[in-house]
Amino acid sequence: MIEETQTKGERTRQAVLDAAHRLFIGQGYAATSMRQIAKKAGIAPASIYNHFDSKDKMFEAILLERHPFLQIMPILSSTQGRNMEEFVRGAAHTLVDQLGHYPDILNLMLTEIVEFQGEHVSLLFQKFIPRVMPLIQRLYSLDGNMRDIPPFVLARAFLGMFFSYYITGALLGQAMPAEMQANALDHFVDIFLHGVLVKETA
Amino acid sequence: MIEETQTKGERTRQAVLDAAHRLFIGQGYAATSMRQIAKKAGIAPASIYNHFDSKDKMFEAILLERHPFLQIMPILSSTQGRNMEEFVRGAAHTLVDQLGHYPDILNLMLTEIVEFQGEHVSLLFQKFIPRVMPLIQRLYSLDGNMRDIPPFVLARAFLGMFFSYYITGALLGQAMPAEMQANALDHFVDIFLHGVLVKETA
DNA sequence: CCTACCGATCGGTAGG
DNA sequence: CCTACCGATCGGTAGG
Repeated sequence: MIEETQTKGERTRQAVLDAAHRLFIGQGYAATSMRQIAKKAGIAPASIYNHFDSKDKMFEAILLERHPFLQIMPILSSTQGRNMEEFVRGAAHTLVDQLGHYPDILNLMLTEIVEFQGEHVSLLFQKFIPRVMPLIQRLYSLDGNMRDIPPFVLARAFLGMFFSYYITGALLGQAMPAEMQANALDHFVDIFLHGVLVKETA
Repeated sequence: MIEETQTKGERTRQAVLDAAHRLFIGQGYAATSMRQIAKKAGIAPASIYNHFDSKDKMFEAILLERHPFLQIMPILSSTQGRNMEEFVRGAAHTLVDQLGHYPDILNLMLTEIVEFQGEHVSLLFQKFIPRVMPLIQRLYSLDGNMRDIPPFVLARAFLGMFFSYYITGALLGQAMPAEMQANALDHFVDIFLHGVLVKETA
């Protein structure tokens, strides 16, 4: 036992959050019942309501405390790299190594888009923007003979590269053996880098 | 009335498919009830089972007959363009103009990934691969001083550019007014083109 | 944090 | 293609 500062109530809350988080990722929001969550968390279904007002509020709490951005951003922050190429290559591989090749990581985000029509987006935006801004600034100020691309667009394209890698991977990964999977990330990174940097040698 | 070749049963089937399609896109699979679908289609709930064995089979039929790829691919096929740049710019704008700026188009695909864990992916792959192959070949054989990128990776990156545009748009679109939205597609296309082509002038 | 339970709604069937 | 209905399960509450 390392940390004992959590109250019992807080530990139970986290157990519920853990259970619900995994179930939402695995099968979506509507298909997950309070009874499934309770069983996985090891308590009675009614006890969940001591910690969350409703299923909806619980989902909102999970978004705010477990959104994939909260895993992605610390990794990006700790990525070394003296110039754009080093940073992007390092970030891409560290992200994929630590988050895994399967797109489950994005599922919570995708569920919010499809099952809630993105209704929490502005809430999340407000919460995350202060943490994202320094990263955008850092990305933009890296050396590398960058073409004339606005900082926000650059950040969006960088993020988009991961999303597209994961989602096309989900679409193809189960249907293809390896010919397209192998080194796909490296190719995506190459295309992004060539797309963003001014070519040094013709 | 243009076409009268459809039987009444077929027309009802299509009405059910239309209703379910729109509901699944708008709120996902599990959150959509057979009663909602029946009401929107104008028939009794039980009557749906004259056309589909189960809710699951109905979703499968919608995937096979209404998957976003079936809208995307004809647009790509009819896009003119003598070289890579013309083709990609034309394809990007025609797609977005005809499909709209909002990512609803991808929702059926995203629902399948999240709520069905991509279990229909290989089925869809089998059905679509014969139509996709010519497009990959065409894309790859376009003029444009292309860098050394395998055809499959090129096609995947091209597709990924749209996905990332739509999904990052869904994430940002509701929270931002215009500063990042304006010309975002053009920037994405530029990055892709620079990323894929050999630079002509330093 | 539990047992017991609520009304509502679910996917699907019987039978015509 | 409908009416009528099935058992099961849903999110949530009462009361302790």
